[in-house]
Amino acid sequence: MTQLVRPALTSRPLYEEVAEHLRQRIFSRQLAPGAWVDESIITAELGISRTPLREAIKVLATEGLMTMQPRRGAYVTDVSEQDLREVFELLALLESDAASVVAAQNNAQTLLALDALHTQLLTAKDDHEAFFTLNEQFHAELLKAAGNRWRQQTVADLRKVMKLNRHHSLFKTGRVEESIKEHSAIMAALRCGDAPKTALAMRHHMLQGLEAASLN
Amino acid sequence: MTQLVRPALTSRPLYEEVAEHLRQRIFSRQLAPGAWVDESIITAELGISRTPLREAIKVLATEGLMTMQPRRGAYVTDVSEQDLREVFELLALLESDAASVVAAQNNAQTLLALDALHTQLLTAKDDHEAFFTLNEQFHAELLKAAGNRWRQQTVADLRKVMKLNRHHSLFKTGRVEESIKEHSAIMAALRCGDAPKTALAMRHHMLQGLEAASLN
DNA sequence: ATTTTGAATTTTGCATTCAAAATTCAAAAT
DNA sequence: ATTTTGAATTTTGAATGCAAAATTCAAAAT
Repeated sequence: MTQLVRPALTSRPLYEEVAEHLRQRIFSRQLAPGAWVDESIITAELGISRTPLREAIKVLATEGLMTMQPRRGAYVTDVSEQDLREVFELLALLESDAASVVAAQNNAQTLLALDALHTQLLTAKDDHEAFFTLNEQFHAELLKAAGNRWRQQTVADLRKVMKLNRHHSLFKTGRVEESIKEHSAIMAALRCGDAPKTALAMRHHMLQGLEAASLN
Repeated sequence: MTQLVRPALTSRPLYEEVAEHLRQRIFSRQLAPGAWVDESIITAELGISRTPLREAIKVLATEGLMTMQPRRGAYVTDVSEQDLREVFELLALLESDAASVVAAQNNAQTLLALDALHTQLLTAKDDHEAFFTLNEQFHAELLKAAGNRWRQQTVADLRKVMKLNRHHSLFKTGRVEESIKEHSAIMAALRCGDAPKTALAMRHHMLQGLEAASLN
């Protein structure tokens, strides 16, 4: 059905494309948490053999998106309430630290880029899809500016796990407005170059996200 | 040569055993950073086919221990000075936070377990091998007590990367004594149940480790 | 002497094949 | 009617096969 179209100049390995495809299917809930990953169906749909699919599954399992059961195949990870709390708590720690680093840098370029995204965020508040993407971009930009590639990777992985949760924060009514206010507070603290204040604002933002996600 | 011996009741998947075997070879420097991973040699030595080896390589690459170059195979990750700084900085953040959580818990059982390891550490100071293992156990125990499985996994992965560095802290002369003093400070702060003090002691310990590892 | 070329070899990426384990399902026993 | 058994089917884990890309290396050209 979906049938991967590969460019003639084979850009990147097939297993990576399959991994990306599976991530999409997981986040779009076409592959729901707890679902068994049927290798024969997926290979048939994509028109590939099991080898690259199995390699992709190993990658996703190491990322935490899938869980493997020996001799019983792979399942989309079902994130428990406990897991969700732990992931948010960790993200709060990592991202608030990143935010404080960026505040301390007080780099005009960085602030400009973040401000641009923040402004777009304000205008996109009625388009949930766009808001969601811009929000991700804002956090990614800030992480990038903080400049520790291992933190970037870790946060990226944890955010993927966070996205597995069905009660995703930003789907809640009223949450978008709250989220915007929190982002504004982060921007304000950043502009002051006040590292502790920025860290606190980011921590507050993340923990509010958890609350919105868990108290359904 | 090494030829994996598999129990009749095949406990766990072959690719996992191969991944573990490769980690050992990496940490023992039999596979040095930057080294190309020769699939035919390894499969011959282990008496297996390329399929499980390639799956194991994907796992290690996702963990950061190997780096894949399309159409050119896998290489043992060569950790730069910059990477090492970043990994230590991140570990300092994660482990000091974990330490403060444990201090706040003020759990008698946990303190007892940590104290036991600490005492062993004091007696093992001349046996580098034993000291190294006990040190790992101490940090692992503390992380476990802090109780966030995502943090545990993240720290475990980062510590693997840290171990890739050839100038490993604990190999330095005098570092063992310093390390013991720092551990004592951590234990003292833990016993007081003083979370900020414990966090600071742990942060200091980790950053000293970085210094020992990077300056020559 | 150094650089260039291209055929032989090696290595990678992916498909296919195969044995063993797990699951299903219908018939037999309680 | 429910449980047990076991043969047929499906699924997993791993080996093997094969085409395309990369590398090597020696001969030819500068």
